[in-house]
Amino acid sequence: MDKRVTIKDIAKQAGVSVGTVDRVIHDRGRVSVEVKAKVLQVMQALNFEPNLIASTLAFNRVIRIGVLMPQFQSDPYWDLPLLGMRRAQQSVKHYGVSLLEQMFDLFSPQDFKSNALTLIDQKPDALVFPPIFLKESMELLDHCAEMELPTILVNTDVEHPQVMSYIGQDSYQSGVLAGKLLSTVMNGSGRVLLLNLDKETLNAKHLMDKELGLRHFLAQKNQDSLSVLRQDVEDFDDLKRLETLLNELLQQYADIKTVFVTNSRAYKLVEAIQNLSQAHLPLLGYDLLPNNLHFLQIGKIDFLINQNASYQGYLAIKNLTDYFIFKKQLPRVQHLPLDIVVAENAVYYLQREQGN
Amino acid sequence: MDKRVTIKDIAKQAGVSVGTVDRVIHDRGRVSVEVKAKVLQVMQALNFEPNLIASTLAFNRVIRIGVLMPQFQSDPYWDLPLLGMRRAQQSVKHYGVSLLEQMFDLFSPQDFKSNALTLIDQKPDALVFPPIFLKESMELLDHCAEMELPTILVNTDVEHPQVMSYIGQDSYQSGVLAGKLLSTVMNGSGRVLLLNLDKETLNAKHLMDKELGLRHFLAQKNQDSLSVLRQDVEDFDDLKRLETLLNELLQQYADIKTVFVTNSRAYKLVEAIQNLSQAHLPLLGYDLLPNNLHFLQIGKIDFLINQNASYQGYLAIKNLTDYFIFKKQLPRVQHLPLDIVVAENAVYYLQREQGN
DNA sequence: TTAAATTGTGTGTGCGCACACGCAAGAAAA
DNA sequence: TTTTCTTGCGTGTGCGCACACACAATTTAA
Repeated sequence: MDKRVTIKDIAKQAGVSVGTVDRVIHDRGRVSVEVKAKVLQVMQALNFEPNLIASTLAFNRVIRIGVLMPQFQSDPYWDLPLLGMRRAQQSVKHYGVSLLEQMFDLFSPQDFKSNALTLIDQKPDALVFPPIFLKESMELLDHCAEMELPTILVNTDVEHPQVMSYIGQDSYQSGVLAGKLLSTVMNGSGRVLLLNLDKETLNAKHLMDKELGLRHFLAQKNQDSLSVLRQDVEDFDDLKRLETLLNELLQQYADIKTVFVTNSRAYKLVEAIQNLSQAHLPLLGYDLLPNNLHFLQIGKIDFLINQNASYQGYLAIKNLTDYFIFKKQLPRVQHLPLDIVVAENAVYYLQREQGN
Repeated sequence: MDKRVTIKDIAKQAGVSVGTVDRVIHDRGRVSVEVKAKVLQVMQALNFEPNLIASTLAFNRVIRIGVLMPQFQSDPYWDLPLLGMRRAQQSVKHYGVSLLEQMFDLFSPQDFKSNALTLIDQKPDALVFPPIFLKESMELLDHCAEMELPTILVNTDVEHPQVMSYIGQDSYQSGVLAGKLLSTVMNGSGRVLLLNLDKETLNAKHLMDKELGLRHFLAQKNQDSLSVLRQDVEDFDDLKRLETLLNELLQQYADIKTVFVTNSRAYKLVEAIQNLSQAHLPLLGYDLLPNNLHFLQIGKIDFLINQNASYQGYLAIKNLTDYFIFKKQLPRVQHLPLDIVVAENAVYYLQREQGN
């Protein structure tokens, strides 16, 4: 009954040829104003919706998305977004979407920079990357602006006119949420030990934002009796030192009641204090890494906030497909849910991370 | 570089015509065994993947999905899956997917039955419905089996050979999760008041499962000091009665510390006890209805478990598209995440419910 | 032995759209 | 005035595949 309207129908109804209709649709000019108006009016009247299937088939264009990510399998967290992107690519490859993957050393701004250039040289149609190094990322974005390269950021947002869309969590709010969860197990008073297990913590805006969120929540909840102690640890791979450090802190500050690890490395802390004969210290961390999940299941970690790392990557590719194929406008910011993961609901999120 | 392989390439490489290749792909017969083997071998060698875009365009088939749902805008919860389905239909309509919507009275098995027949008579290609009425649903599934109508269930699962896929939550585990969340605010002892605000509670397997999950969790956590009091309320729209009932229960059982409303109607309880001068009673409910969200924000509800109602509908349609268009096999059970929603992370889930 | 059915293969058309090209008529340049 | 551009339109081809049809070479039935 409701047979779909085609450009042929439009053409017949408007008394012109399909070529003319086509020119109107794509605004290619070479159409008199009267005819153009007529065609547009008919399109309105018949409620024309182009057949995107036919359109992409005829368009027959390949879209190459440049992907600049930390070296695969060098850090368990950073594998997730890349895997998400690959999954997304699989599901939209028949639209002609392909990925140009370029990897850099997670701890080397120089390497980031040089790989960025290599990627740009291949002239992709769009770019996706996490702005891990602020200065180098801004330079890259400037470069993209010159080349009019649409860019999507994942994991961390940065203010730059060239950024078409940011996909990731709201770091500040995730700190707030951490405060909420930790305060439920603190019974009104005590100290939160906030651990930044990262290098260049000072440059990492999202870590700062989490701290801010935490502090604001606790302050608003209970001005005096809830406090935060922050400790940055760059050398997080040295478990011995981590253990010693924690021991010292716990002795020095007897009122430490909970620990907040601000990134995906909560499992490192658990590993470090395995044989610490301390009563259980409630622990909140991030992300569904295998190690984190293991410690969640056996009760060594109490909460994980899921940053949906793999879904971030998935969405980035999906969104670019929407943008190029379906001409959809993308929102400047897409905040993903802050999933509260406990032992009792972890399995479903894990499935989603892997399946989508 | 990696130009896609087409049936033309296969044909040339195998020394046959495209028609023959086509016959091999679709197993339409009329091909000698030798030629068939040759073609298959070439397809393997060239790693042929059919262009689904071209395929669906040429196939030019419409897929009509029958949707049997409770009357739109009669219950805030049941609008969600339908809205999800409509959103999904929008995003796959260019594959020729359309919905045949048929609505029934949420509280009338007869109406369910008659509308089911009306829908079946229109000969849809597939069917989606929530088996709210067990007996009538089984009959409907028998009917579907005769007509070889693939069927997807949402919201509640039912054992029947004709069910291709169930999309929804794991009710038992959601009860377990409720137990976990409530026990964190109970300090080791006390009673959970479990409220079934529904008609025909006895028939509703998912409500039973939630209770079971809750009881098992509490028993395993603390044999003696945590208990459950269950109360079924069919007349949940009478706020006065609800208030009286709750008053009585609280007087009778002084150790009631938390309340667990097993479906989306937690807001009714809050409305009923608005002016009850009782200290705050921690409350856990389900689903992101506007009223629930409001009470969550102002602290009258402590936790909501999101059953992803709208996403259930969305997935149902998406999955059927995958099944018909992309020939994907569907898993028998797709459990959606049990999202823990608190005031601090509600906004993201709400966005997703509306966006998707 | 001849007619009819079956098997194996190739050719052609269309799905709806994008885009290149052709061609007329008028406008601008020579 | 003749020559070149420009504007305004129509026609044709192809994207990759699905499917109907044509037709020869068999095989089976009459």
